[in-house]
Amino acid sequence: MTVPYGTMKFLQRAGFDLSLQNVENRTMLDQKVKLDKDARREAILDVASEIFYEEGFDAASMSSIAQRLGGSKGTLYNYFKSKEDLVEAFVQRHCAVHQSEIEGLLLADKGHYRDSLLSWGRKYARITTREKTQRNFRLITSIAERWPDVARLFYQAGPLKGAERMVEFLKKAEAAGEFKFDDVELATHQFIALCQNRHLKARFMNYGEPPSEAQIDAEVTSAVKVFYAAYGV
Amino acid sequence: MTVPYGTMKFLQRAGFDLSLQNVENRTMLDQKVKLDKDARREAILDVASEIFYEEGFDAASMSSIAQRLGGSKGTLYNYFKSKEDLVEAFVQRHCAVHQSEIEGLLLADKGHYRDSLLSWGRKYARITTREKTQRNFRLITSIAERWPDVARLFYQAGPLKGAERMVEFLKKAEAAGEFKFDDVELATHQFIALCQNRHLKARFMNYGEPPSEAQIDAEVTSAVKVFYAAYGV
DNA sequence: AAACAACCGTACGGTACGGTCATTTTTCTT
DNA sequence: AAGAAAAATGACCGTACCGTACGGTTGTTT
Repeated sequence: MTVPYGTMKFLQRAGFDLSLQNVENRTMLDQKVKLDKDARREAILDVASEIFYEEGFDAASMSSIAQRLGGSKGTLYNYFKSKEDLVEAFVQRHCAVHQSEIEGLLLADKGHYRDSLLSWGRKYARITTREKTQRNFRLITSIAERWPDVARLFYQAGPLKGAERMVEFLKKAEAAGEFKFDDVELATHQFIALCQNRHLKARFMNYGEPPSEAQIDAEVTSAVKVFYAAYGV
Repeated sequence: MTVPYGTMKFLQRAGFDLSLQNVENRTMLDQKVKLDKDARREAILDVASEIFYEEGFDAASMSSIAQRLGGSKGTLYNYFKSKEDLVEAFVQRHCAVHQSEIEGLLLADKGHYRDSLLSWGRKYARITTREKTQRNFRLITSIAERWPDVARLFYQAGPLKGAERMVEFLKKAEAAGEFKFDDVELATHQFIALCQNRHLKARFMNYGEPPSEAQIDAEVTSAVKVFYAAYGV
C-alpha cells in the first residue's frame, strides 16, 4: 500500500524528497491521505512563493508556477480555487510563520535584564533583517494600498506582537527597579528602533551587504548601552 | 500667439489649469514650447503615478492611464518610448524629489545643537512618514528584487543622503564639545532610528492613523533626550 | 492654399493571461 | 480482471495587454 504514483511523481517533480512509509491499517491510511493533500498544497505554495518574490504577485503567472513545479496548470486548480486564493494562502502562511517566530523569542521572567535585552535584540534584529523576512515584507507592502487589511494583519502578526512582548518585559523590569520610564511603550519602540532601523532599511532597499552576526551584535550592544544610559536606574 | 489648441485641450482634460500667456518674441516662444512639452510629460507622469500607487506597476495599464488622463493611448507614446520607460521616469522623478527634500533640511553650522536636532528630526520624521513618501517607498521596494539598482538608488537618494548630512553635523558638534561618540555613524543612525522607526513601520503597513504633528513632536523630543543621555557631554 | 504638427478614436497583430474541460493515466475497490 | 473513482494532463476559450498604424479633425506655419 503506497503513496499514489501520481502524487509521488508530482512531489518529486517539485523537488520534494518524500520517503513515505507503507501504512498497515485503515486509520493510518486515512491520516496519510490527508497529509498528502496538504503536502501537495504546501509544495505548490513553496514554488509560488519563490515566483511571487521574484516577480511580484501580478507578474507571476499560474503558467510559470506550474512550469517550475513540473506539473500542469490545471492541477493547481485542484488545490486552489483561483490565483487570488493562492495569494491569500501565501499571506496567511507567512503571517503565521512570522508570528510564530516573533512569539518564540524568549524573554526571562525576571533578572538578567541586560543579557535578556541583548539576546532578544540580537534575535529580533536577525529575524527582521534576514532575506526571507525582507522578501515577505516587500510583497506584503506591495499590496498594502490595494489590500490594506492584509498589510495590517502582517504588522499585527509581527511587529506589534514583538512590541507587546517587550512592553510586558520592560514593565516587570521597571517594577524590579531596573529602569525608570515615562512611557514604557515609547521606550519599547525606541529599543526596537535602535536594534533594527539601520540594517532593516538598508536591506529593504538593497543597499550594501546583509549584516554579519558581528555587525548585528555590535548594533544591539550599542542599542542596549544607549537604552541603559537613557532609562537605567 | 497662443499655446497650440491641441496641447491646451490635452492639458485641460488632465485637470491642468494652465493660464499660459501670449508670448511676444521668438526666444520666449522657443522657451515656451519646451516648457509645454515638459508640462505634458509631467502631466502624464502625475496620472501614471497615481495609478501605479493604486495598482502597482504591473497591473497598471497604458489604457487605464490614458483613460484617466482623458487622452488617447497612442499619444502617450509621443512622450514615453514604452511602459518601462514610463516606470523609469517615475523612479527618476521620485528619487530626485526625495533627494531634494532631504537635502533641503537645514542644519545649523554651529551652536544650537539641541534645537537643531529637534528641528531636523521633526522634519525628517514628517517627510518619511508622510503618505506620499510611503507610497513611493512601497512602489520602489516592490521591484527591489527585479530591479535591485533602482531600490539602491532610492536609498542613496534619501536615507543615505540624510544620514551623511547628519554625520557631518554631529562631527562638528563633537568637535565643539557637545557630544562624545565612539562611532559617529552609528550614533547618527541611532538618532534617525529613534525619530522614525515606530511610525515609519506602522504607516508602511497601514497600522493605525498617520501620526499627528504632536505625536511626531513627542517622538522626536524623546529621541533627542535619549540621544543626549547616551552621548551628551 | 498647402503643408505640417498634434491629437483623437478605432483597429489590429502578436502575445499572454486565468480559468475550464475532455481526455488520459493511475489508483482503488470489488 | 473489470470497472469506478481520483488525479493529472494538455488543448482550448475568452479576455486583456502592449505597441503600432491609420483616417480624420483641428490648429499653426509657410
